[in-house]
Amino acid sequence: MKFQAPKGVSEYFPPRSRAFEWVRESLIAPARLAGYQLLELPVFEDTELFTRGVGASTDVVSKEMYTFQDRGGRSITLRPEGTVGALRAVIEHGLDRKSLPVKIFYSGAFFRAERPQAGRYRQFYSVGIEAVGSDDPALDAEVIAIADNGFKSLGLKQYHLEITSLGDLASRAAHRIDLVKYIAGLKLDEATQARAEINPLRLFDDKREEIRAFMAKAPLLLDYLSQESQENFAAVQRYLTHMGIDFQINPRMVRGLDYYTGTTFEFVHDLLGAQSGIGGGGRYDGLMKEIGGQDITGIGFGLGVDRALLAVEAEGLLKGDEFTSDLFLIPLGEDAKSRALLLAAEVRKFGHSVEIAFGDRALKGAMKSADKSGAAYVVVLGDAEIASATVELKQMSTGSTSSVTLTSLPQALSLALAK
RNA sequence: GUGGGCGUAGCUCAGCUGGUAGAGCACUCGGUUGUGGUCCGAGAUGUCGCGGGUUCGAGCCCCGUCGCUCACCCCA
Repeated sequence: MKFQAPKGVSEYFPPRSRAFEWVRESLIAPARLAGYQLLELPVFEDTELFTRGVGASTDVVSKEMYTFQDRGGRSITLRPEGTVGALRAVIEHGLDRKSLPVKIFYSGAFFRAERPQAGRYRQFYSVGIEAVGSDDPALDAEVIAIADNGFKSLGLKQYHLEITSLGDLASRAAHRIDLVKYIAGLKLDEATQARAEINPLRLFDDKREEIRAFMAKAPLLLDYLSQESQENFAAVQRYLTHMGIDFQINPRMVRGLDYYTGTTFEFVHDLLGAQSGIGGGGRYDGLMKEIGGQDITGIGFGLGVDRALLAVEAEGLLKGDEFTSDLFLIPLGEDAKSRALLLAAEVRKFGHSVEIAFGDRALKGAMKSADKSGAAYVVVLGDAEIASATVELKQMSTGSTSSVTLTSLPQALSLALAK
């Protein structure tokens, strides 16, 4: 029996796992610098949390959730997104009873039972932030800036930011009436018809030419925004411009989660395939209340770590980021091997990475491993070295060596590496 | 859930109109005694995704099945 990973999961192993780590940390760093703090969350929650929070009519909830019964007969679901679980924790632990806004970030795996494809996985990784308890449009702008900083810090260039406003409840209700009226004039197949009934905005996202052409003249939600929503959206744009963040307004942008209101945004990469969204988010006015909390608003985003890595690779930003050790120790003989274990520990105390040649291989073979490991320096430890308490510190790139006493090896390595 | 493409050594792939498998890279060992990268030599490695069928004979043909992949849908 040959085991395989479950269908559609993303896995990272050396050497690419190193790039994955780097991408994830880079996306989180700007949030830390802006005062967001870690919220470590469970990957599964009460199923009802998602059906209520994300919305039962969404595709995510209606057909993409990993749901199962636990041993107590409770219905459990692997989290398909991060916001709802984060807010649940905020409410449950009373984080919103302190000074507002609550600012938290999270990172981890999410699950959706979709058909996998390039950039779309059944288990994927996201980092996200949520700021709860303030409706200041400057906060909207800062949240967007944090996401943008993350992408920029990776060196990404070929992406763009799309924003829109979904307005408040009254704005959306007024628009929906006219949009439904307009759509009634189009003959739709059954599936599309059903989709339109659940959320007519979805048609804006249809990729079929005839539907796109038809929707090009459909009434836009942006034209129905209330005075307050308009002013709010204008302010967000002003702040973004002020910070030098490029964006384009996409009045046809559609998000798949029901809870979004007001400012909504998406980062789209130009070199990825069909799954080009590398991050997105928005404001959610009614969500806290919907899942049992105070009636306060919040805003957040989720950034796709898997997709950001694909984007980084597509832009060719990963050259020469291989893992290498500082020192490779080659013991010759049993006595040397025991000493090498201690010596390695000594050198590691100085913060240097040290590998040991295992397996009693011939020196030549061990040197080859040292070479392949990419180690900067090599030390051979044999009877002669032990007797004299002196080793040759060899720099692999040049082949040059220098004599170093065993006791001063850590310091000598520090000096050599600092050059 | 729907459609297209593909499944041969660890990786990338070749295998002509059917005659039971190969290359490159990687890997291991060696090229005189304890110093790598080049070069040379030797070696190990595959139920040719799986199951049926046609055939004297199938990696090559047919059917089924599983898997991977890309796209639709949807989204990170």
